[in-house]
Amino acid sequence: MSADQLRHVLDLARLRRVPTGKPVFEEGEDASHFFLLLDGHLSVERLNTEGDKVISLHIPPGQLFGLDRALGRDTYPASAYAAVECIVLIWPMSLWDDFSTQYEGFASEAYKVVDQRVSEMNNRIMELATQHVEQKVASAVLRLMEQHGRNTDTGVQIAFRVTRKIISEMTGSTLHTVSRLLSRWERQRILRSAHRHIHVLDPVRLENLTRESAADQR
Amino acid sequence: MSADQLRHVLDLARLRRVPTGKPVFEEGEDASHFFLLLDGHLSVERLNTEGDKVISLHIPPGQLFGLDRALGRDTYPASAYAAVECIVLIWPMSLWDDFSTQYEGFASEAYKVVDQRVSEMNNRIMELATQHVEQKVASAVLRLMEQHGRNTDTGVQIAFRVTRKIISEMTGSTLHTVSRLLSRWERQRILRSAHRHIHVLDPVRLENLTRESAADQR
DNA sequence: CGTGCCTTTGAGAAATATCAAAGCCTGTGG
DNA sequence: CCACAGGCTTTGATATTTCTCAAAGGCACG
Repeated sequence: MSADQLRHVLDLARLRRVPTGKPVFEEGEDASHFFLLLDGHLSVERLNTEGDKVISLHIPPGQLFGLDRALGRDTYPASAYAAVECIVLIWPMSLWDDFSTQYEGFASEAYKVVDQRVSEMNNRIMELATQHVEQKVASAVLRLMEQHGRNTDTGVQIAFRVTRKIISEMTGSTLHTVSRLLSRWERQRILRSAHRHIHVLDPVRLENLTRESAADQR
Repeated sequence: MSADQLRHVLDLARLRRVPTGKPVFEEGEDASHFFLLLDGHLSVERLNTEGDKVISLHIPPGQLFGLDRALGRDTYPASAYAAVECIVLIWPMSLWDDFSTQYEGFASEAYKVVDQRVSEMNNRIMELATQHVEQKVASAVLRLMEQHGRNTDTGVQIAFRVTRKIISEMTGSTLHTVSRLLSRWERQRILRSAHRHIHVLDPVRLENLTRESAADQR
């Protein structure tokens, strides 16, 4: 896209600040806009019929989201909450067709984002179906680290607050089990966790926990 | 689409018979074609790094599939096997763009299929994350019934052979547990299962099992 | 008409949830 | 600036679910 084209697209966007914990949109709402996350991190969540919250995925800055109309949906299938204070660009859905036809590559870029999300969902299904809780928790922490990590001199820190409860909602387990696992990993110097922040010290060992079925406990 | 257009599209397709158990395409292969399932039922499967098979979904007749290039993928992300003898229409991917531009609504129909699949994956993630094994198995049988059922005078029969192992691969459990559950449900006249076929007698009670956490056993 | 899956069922083991209680942060409001 | 309330965390004890191991019988297909 040329600089001119880009300016044109940006001129049509509205900018919005979303405070931590507030929704950008909620499940079931009319899918009237699509978005770009300029800064911050989003948590995408759904409620099942029992009312249990399940975290579908997290979105890192720089990504388009709320593209559901591109798949022919009228409403958002999940809610998006700000995991930290966020800055989002907002376009009305009516501009979607204009952008798609005017800018070569716009639609295909958007569909690539969709593909990424679909792939990630597929991976989660595999994990949820085949892994034990310990492995799922390790996978979840690793995914947060990869997608939302900031490098520090001692390891990688996840860029937003992550409670035991959040991890249990990502893995379909309980905060108690997660707490026990994290405590153990902290004792083993695989990670550090304080002030609701998680700091991965040894990604390789965490990666191993993703595979091993049962081994050196303690 | 007009009759003429339809004829044109069909003229460009190749017809193929796929015997039970054989693949239409396999995970990782070049996504060179897209397909329409004219008759039969497909099982879409993936292998995780450990080599465990996981059944992602089943495809009923009448649906487009192998649309991964529409999301910008070069390879198929999963394998599709014939659950019974299948008849498929095959088009080379190169025709995708022609069809999309020539036939208003072709692309949007295809994306609706993608959306359906994404929704189904989302539901499975919710189920896998929050439900107990009994509930997951009930959900799996119910989904097979809804998507692949044939009405009979006593209930609904699933249109292809379903072993305990297959259900365990759909739910991430073991064939032993599935066997115990199906035996119980058979005793309770919720379903019948013989010759590797499952016949649901009482969908309502099965639906209830989807929600209840623990109750009248035996 | 046998061989190889598929199924059933029991017994015991293991993983994880549930229940319970106490201490700790953190952010709030006085 | 301090005290407090509510959510977060840790940890133990116990309960429950589900898996694993084992063995036997059945059925289907070649």
